[in-house]
Amino acid sequence: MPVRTRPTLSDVAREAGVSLATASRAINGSPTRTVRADLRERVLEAAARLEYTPDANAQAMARGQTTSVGLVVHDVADPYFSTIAAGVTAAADDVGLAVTLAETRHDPRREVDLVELLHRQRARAIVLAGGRLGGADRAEELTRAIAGHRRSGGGVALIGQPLPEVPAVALDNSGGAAALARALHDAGHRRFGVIAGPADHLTARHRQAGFREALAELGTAAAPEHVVPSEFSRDGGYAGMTALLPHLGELDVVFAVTDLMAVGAMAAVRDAGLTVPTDVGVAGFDDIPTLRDITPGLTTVRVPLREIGAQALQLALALEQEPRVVVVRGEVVLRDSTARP
Amino acid sequence: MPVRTRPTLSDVAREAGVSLATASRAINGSPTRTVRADLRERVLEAAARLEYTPDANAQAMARGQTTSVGLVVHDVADPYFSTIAAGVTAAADDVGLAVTLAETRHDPRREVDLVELLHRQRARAIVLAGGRLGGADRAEELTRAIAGHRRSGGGVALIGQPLPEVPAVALDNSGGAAALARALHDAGHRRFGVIAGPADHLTARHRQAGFREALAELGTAAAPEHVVPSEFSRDGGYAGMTALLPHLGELDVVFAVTDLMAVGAMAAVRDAGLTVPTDVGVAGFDDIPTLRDITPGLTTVRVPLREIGAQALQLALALEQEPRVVVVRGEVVLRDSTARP
DNA sequence: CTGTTAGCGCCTTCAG
DNA sequence: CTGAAGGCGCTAACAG
Repeated sequence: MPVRTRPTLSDVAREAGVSLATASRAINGSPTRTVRADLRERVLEAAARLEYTPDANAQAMARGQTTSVGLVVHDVADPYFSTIAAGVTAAADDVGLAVTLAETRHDPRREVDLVELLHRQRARAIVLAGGRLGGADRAEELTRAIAGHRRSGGGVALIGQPLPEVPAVALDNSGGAAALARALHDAGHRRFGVIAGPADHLTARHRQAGFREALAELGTAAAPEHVVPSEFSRDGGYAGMTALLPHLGELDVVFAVTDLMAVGAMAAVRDAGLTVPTDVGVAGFDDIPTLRDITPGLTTVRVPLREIGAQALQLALALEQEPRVVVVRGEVVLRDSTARP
Repeated sequence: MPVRTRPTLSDVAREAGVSLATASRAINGSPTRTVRADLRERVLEAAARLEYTPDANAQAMARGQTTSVGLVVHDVADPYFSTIAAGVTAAADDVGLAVTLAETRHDPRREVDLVELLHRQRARAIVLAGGRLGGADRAEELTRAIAGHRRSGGGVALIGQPLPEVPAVALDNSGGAAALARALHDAGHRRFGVIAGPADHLTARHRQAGFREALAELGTAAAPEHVVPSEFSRDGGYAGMTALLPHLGELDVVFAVTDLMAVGAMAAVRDAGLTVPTDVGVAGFDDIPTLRDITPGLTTVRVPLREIGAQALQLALALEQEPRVVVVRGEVVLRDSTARP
């Protein structure tokens, strides 16, 4: 099939026997002007006959405004991010905007690049999900990129760790982890291990720090050898638990800083021929919907990821507002994975 | 902070004391022309000083080609789709394209609308994941929308069920389900139930049909009362298994047409105070990565979703090619959920 | 190698 | 209520 050249609005206008301006007003109803019914009819028919479709790019250019928003995540395949993405997409759809999805693949440099890419596309707003990685350099570059986008009228919102002066939906990671620690303590557990995630990952850091500080206040601090770093993934959880296996006799519960890691940790326990929670309890963080049916049920901190995504988009679009930070608190969910033997 | 007006390429040109064209060539290197080093240097410096960023929309318009592709899924929060999305995004990124994500929310009408939306945005290619729903009307509308996009030079590829004349990565749903049936038969199971999904859902239909046909060939057809329709979700699986509970004594294994449904089905078994696989075996389809660690391990048909997403994008971008259909076969994975008691 | 000049497709004042 | 004309920011012939 030959690539026919697309019909343009002038083609439609000519076909309908009206001017370009009238055709434009008929098809995309101007805010102020109105078109006589019969003319509008003619235009619409002509457009249908020609199979005309407006060019969103040209419209964006003429109007000086696009109809899309950007979403930056580390990895869509991770249920944490895909749930957030669902929230952002739904909220965007509600206001007639399309979502451009970009993945950092856990590379902080790409995060900056993607913000710039999205800025180039003149996204109306950019939502950055996913914990900031990298050191101060990256944070500064990111701040600059964000500032550039905002200065020229684009909105931005962060999910997770806030950054100075930028609207954000912040998870109370340390508070949630602390609440989890207290709940486990209330349930009678006393000896804790932690699979802590990467040292340079802020979310991981806040979660493990909040957990350990709460323990300290309760007078049952986790021993240093019971706190192991790991990758921020299922496999990281598996490896972390494997490292803790020799100490299992000294532990009641191991806290992995994400559900995905906790699942990996549970697999490691099973592969060692042991049982959760009989030999050791396991707790996670996030309450990923897809994982709510695993057995034993995973004790965790529920985070309303979908709502967070939706709210972040709204924050990002509220251009006039002052930078605003909404803090979302998680809710401890005790399940069988930490039942006392 | 005031919304400063964005610097344009002419601002940069003026600042650098060169012509618009030179600035353009210096910044976005023209394929044919080249710019003297010192001039290019001046331009780049001016651009940096002004914090100039090219406007992707304007470039798209001038070049007559955008740098984005569209992806249509039912629901990104569903791990099936998020894994596909990861594949599409990675492949797009490799060739420097951005992905616009659109969700049908399981509404076939929206599917058509989204194709049109993406066409309006002049997406270089559109990947449609997710089984076609709805009847012949919708299929026809969709075919028309797709044809419109292709006629004007855009690529399209489907994932799942093919449509006549459209490139596709087709899952061999019925073949995979048949292989599963044979594998379960080989393992000694004889009495099967099926949680079949929605009647109008093609993927679900092919999977259950393939499964049942293979059983028939093996001489052990599933009784009609052991085949229950359901929603295409975790809750659908739960409800389906609940409906089968009264018949559990007559069944060795229940096949749910997706892993997510299988997980719901397993939860229903547990909630009834029974055990998988002792009281009944459960099998799914997809081999969702996030669910690979559940216990008992879920017997399923592995589908390389990520690769499928990547390949679909490549098919969609290969505009010159003949309509081509790639069939991907699943691989049966037997795990403990169907271990014989 | 550089500059000038048309558009790309559409919206939007501004006249009529 | 309609039409003509300018411009959005950039690229790509076309001259110089």
